[in-house]
Amino acid sequence: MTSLIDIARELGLSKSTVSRALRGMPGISRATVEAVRGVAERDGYIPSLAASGLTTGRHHAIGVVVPSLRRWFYASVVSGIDAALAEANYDVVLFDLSRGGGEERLFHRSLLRRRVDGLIVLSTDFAAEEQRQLDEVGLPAIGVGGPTHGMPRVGVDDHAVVVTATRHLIELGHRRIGLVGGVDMEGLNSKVPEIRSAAFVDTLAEAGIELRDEWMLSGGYRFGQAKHAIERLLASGEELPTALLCTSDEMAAGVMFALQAAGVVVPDEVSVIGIDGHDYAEALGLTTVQQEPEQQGRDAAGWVLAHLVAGAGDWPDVPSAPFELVVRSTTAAPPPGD
Amino acid sequence: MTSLIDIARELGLSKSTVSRALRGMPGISRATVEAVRGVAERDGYIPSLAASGLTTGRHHAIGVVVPSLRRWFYASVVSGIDAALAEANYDVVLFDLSRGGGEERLFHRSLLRRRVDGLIVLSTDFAAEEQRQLDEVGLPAIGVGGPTHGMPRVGVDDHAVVVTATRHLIELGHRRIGLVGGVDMEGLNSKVPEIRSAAFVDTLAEAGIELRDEWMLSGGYRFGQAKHAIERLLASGEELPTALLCTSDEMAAGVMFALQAAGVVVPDEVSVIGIDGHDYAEALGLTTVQQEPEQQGRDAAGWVLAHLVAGAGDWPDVPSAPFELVVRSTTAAPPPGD
DNA sequence: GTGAAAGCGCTAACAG
DNA sequence: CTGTTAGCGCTTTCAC
Repeated sequence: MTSLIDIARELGLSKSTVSRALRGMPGISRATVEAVRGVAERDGYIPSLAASGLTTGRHHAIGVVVPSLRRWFYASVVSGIDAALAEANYDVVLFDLSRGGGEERLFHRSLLRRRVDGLIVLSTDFAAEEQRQLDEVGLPAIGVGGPTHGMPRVGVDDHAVVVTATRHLIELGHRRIGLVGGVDMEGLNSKVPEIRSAAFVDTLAEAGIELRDEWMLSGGYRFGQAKHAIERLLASGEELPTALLCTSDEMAAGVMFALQAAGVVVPDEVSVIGIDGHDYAEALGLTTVQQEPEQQGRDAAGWVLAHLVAGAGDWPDVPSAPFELVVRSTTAAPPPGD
Repeated sequence: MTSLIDIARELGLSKSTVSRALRGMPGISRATVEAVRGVAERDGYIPSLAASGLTTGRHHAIGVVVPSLRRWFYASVVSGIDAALAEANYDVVLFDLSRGGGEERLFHRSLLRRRVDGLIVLSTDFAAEEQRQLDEVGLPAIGVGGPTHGMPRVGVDDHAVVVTATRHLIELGHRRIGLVGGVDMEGLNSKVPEIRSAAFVDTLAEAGIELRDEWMLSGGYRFGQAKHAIERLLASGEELPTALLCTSDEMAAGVMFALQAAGVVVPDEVSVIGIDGHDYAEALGLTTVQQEPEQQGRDAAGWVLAHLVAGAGDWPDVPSAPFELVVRSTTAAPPPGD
């Protein structure tokens, strides 16, 4: 394991010179720089992050807290984070909350042990005590996705997203609109499901459209649960709505599957709109309100990095997260007479 | 930022005593242990991983290399890894290869910088040069999923898995069997797709069943591509097979969607079987050969951890990864006359 | 341009 | 049971 001192000795230099040469600092002659680099290369020198971290306090890693990696949205965000950090030679240290133990555990792990220089938190609200500890260590922290109490956040305005989706249906002429929403059990403390549901209710009310209890379906943010919810509705013999707003594309896929199986034609008999911009949406020709989780991850990573170079005082601007209605072939005007 | 020495001073002890007390080492009086713990707690003492890593050479982190987090399989494995490591107070440092740059980048990041004590590699074969570097640093490394050249591996026998699936169809009486396979563009250097396709071909040959070119479909391991493949087959006017083996459940879902949309009844007209045991399989009533990626992740993590405590010499046994045919409602005997 | 020295915070012999 | 002494490998003043 070659270290600085090995190189220094071999070249008859001092550690400091070698260190400077390797890091491209000014004030070292061209010749020595090349010599040092040469030997370092030849001997396969690899600097120790632990050692430099110990002296500089910078560990070149960012902690990423995620409710569940198995969710498309979170996986995409993490992917974006990793991509952005890789460019800056930073690593991501992952904390998956989806297993038992949850947050409690989190703080016994290295989150607070000066392993990471910053924190990105996906859709997770910490308890007050945890917040306090976090503040104490003074790590720059930012949230992505659902609102995170007490920190800046990159994420779409979920209310606006749902309003956009709902209005699209209303503008097409629908007045009998159902919701496939519910609570994401793996989403943990995220308030996104509530926000989305509430936005739907508000928008209908605003438009003077009646809300029907039997059309408020719970899909649990899962393909299978959404599918079942529709199957139950179908089996109940209740009247169908002419449009269904699904608060995630994955649920929309389940809904379409169930509808199709029952011979209900989309969009002729019922329109379906999703939210998120999942890969499936395109494959299914699903109308959706699309957001860019990967970009949000990149942006959050960029923010933390910027904060790190700017120093603790300067808070860079939090990037905004755009969304967009993408109209495809699952939404249309309601059947005549409705 | 309280450190060992602060506690030591406050209590009139030495750093070593405090260190031992905190780590519960033998040979420290009950009284001091309690005193030390008390102060540590009160002052919010947090040990520095960098410092202890520097002295012990143990960094309490495992690197995880993943082709793409956005794949259900990989995300599940990582989730399992994280869960197992969390219990041992280890962190996972993530390397997502899905973005440009790929492996090259990997080695410039901290993989080789003594940040991690071990490595778990998901379905990724490194180039020879990278292998060499890896060997050089001497990190215990294990693969999960697809075969990884030069390291032990946790993963199902993909050949056997496909044989099982194919035989299931044959035993039901099918002789006109198609494959939805193809290559996973995000799977990188993994050979799993080839192995699965080859196993299918072999098994049919063995059973003396004719292979039909027009039934060898490419689904790219994606829902959408598999769906399109079926749509094309349907549009081509070719005869349909009586059974389709899909080399992933996600593709099977796409296949079922397309079949259903065209009014082809599963399993009455055509049987569909998947592979993997994705959540969707259950929701769709899909017959599949199920494996447990999360458990595989846990097992791989356990192996690395065991290796770490056992010391470099001892190679713990590599756990085997079971799989199981789960028969649900998408497979049945072929229609009479076939 | 380059070197010497101090120190980051901890652990690990070795003494007592 | 506890203290002393060395480092681990690097960065960073401060000198020269």
